[in-house]
Amino acid sequence: MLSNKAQYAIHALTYLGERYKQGHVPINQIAEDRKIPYKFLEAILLELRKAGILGSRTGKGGGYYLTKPPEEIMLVQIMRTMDGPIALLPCVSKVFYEPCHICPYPEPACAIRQVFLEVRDVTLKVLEGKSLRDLMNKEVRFPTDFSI
Amino acid sequence: MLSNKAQYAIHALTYLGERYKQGHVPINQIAEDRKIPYKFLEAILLELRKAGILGSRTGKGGGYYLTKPPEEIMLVQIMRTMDGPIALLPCVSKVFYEPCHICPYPEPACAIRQVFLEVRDVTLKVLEGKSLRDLMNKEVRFPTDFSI
DNA sequence: ATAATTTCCTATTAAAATTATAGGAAATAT
DNA sequence: ATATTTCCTATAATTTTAATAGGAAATTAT
Repeated sequence: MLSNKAQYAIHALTYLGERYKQGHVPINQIAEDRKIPYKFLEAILLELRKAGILGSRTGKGGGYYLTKPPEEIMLVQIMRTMDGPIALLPCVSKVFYEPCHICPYPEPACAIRQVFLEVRDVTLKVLEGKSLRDLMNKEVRFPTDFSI
Repeated sequence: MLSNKAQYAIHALTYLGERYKQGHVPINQIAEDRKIPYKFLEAILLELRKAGILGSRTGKGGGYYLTKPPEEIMLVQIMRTMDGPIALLPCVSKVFYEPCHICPYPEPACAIRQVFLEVRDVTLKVLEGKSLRDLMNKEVRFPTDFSI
């Protein structure tokens, strides 16, 4: 299951997505509107910025914003940044590979590994096709967003 | 990621699968051969028995055994018994459904939910097709197993 | 019967991960 | 200067996971 952190991240990012190119959005506004604990959200947004998904500016009128349009921000990246591996076993992870400590079998011969490789493949196939835009509710439009 | 518990369960079950219809296997034998902490394994096997996957007998000559052939024991059931939901969000879980506490959107309209429903569907499609047999390494044969 | 073996069961402890909070430094705008 | 806002590190609280302890109950063998 996704952690709270990852779920909060998704909600904060859709919030910013709905305000894309409308300037900087301060943490407290997101926290209040989406009912996310302020300090926790602060830590989350910081991580998303370090991952290159968000930009920020300090000081009055400052806040966070998406560095790319929602179409170009991929769900897998959000998930990996927040929760780490997508795969169900370390030995089958693309980005966070590790040998399975517990497993007695040599990797290439391991039937368990084969099965979970297959699971990872279909999961990634879906996940890699999903962007922040796909996570945004369609009806939501904001006053200054005349682009559509 | 799978918990240690689920991984241990899989290894214990493949071990029992390799000895299917060869009588009762005591915990200590599995624990030693597969290097699983005895007491932890005990708790795991107990749960698997309560889930109907294993049968047991106490006393001398006792131990655990599969209640069904490996072909009929499904990976999803093992995973759900050990780790709970397959889905990445509670609102999208088949067996462990719960509304998402964090989410502000009404369920039917929620775009996030739609995406993770799709993820769950493809994951389950693969997982539901996998049995314990698929997790067992093909070469493994034991002396008394003349069936092949 | 008795002893040995093995699972059953509940409780508890230990460790790790997750979920948050605190407090002040640094940057920016007015 | 002052107010605002992010940055950053540390730490506290809570929950989950991982593992252990100890004895009861069942079964088998002698």
